[in-house]
Amino acid sequence: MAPQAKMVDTQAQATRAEILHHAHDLFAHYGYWKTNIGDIAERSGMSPGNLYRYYRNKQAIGLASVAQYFQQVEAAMLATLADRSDPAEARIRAALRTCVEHLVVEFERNPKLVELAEFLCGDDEGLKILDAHVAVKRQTIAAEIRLGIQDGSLKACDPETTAATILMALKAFWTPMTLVLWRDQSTVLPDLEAILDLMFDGLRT
Amino acid sequence: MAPQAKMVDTQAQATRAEILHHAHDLFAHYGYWKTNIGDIAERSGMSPGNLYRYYRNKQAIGLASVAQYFQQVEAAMLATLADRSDPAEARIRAALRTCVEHLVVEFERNPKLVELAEFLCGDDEGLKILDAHVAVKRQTIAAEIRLGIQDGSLKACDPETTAATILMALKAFWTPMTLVLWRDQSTVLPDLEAILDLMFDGLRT
DNA sequence: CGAATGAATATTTCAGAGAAAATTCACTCT
DNA sequence: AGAGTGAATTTTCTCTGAAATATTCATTCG
Repeated sequence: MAPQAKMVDTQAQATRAEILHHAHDLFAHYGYWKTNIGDIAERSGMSPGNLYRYYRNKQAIGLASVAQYFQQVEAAMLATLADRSDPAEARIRAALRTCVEHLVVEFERNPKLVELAEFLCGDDEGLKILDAHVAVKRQTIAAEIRLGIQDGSLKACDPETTAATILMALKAFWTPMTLVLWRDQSTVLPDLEAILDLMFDGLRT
Repeated sequence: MAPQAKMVDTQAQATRAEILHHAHDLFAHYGYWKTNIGDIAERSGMSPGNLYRYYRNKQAIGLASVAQYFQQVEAAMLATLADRSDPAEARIRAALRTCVEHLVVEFERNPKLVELAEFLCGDDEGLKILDAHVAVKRQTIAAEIRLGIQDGSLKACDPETTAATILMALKAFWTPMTLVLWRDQSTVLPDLEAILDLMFDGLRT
């Protein structure tokens, strides 16, 4: 019974993933609003009604699409941090650079994804997912700061608070609305570096 | 002829100011979109048509209203900086605090002004005005950094670039769209201080 | 002649009907 | 029973003409 239930679950998981994959393609191509359930169903080789056995509604698909992206970014951050040979500062900077790079590349590749970001910010549940993602980033950075403090390369401070402050100063880099307004995409990464320089160096003599 | 022309100008200026004053009241009260030319004209004691002798169109009135607010903020910054008895760091921090305080207070007092901000960001000319305002802030802060470098309290750096970087890190504090999303208005100022602490102190030992 | 008006014109918004999409559900098939 | 369907139902968009608003302009007024 257990293995059978597991198999069924696995099959359902696969179908969910399949749907999500096609949905993401469509969102990236046509934008969230122009993509309709019928299209997603067709691409996934099923009827619209059947989609609802796998996702509560269209909104849920949109949120799952974003959540999947966030997971990828989180994974990329962790991968960046895996190499402990660099000092804490370099690792933290690399991790933040990875996040921003991901976002910039993604938006450059398919500008229609901005719609997905707008949808996310205009949705209560979406904001919760966003908060959760930021929380993960904060904890990840905090852990690195803790290591830096331990090895003496970073000042004593509350790692969680400091991580939150760093992320706040970089808010403009992951708020899609402001990111879109960035004059010239090519200056995004240098600008990020400038802020990081300032935060690590300090202004005072 | 010259004095007469001057008097005419002065009269026109006064009328313009009068219109702007009423328009700003209405924008704050009813929001930019709900306020109509007829209302502004009535309050200003003239016909709608006559308004166009003083402002090109409604957009121009909206922009003038924002420009006036920016001027006030710039003046408040300069006033804050006038007292040279404090060290450079304290003066810079006070000036930035002044800007953010102004914005927060203004938005708390009349939330409808958010519409004016949205209008500003959705308008080409509006973005230019915004850019100009940021440029003034940058120059103002840069001048103070220069003083700090001279008196030895701040590190040697390019003042203009550094000022630009500081403003970029604080972007979330003057982008109305993000400011509105701030969970709890009461944390805005402490959050600002945290970022400033980080930028002045530095993270590294 | 400059200030001002209000009717004339152009543009924008808005309600409501029809169309399209989202969601549900009774049902089939395996 | 669980996967799936497609027609039925509900909700959301879209389009269109009417109403409201913005803007212009011929004309009046002092």
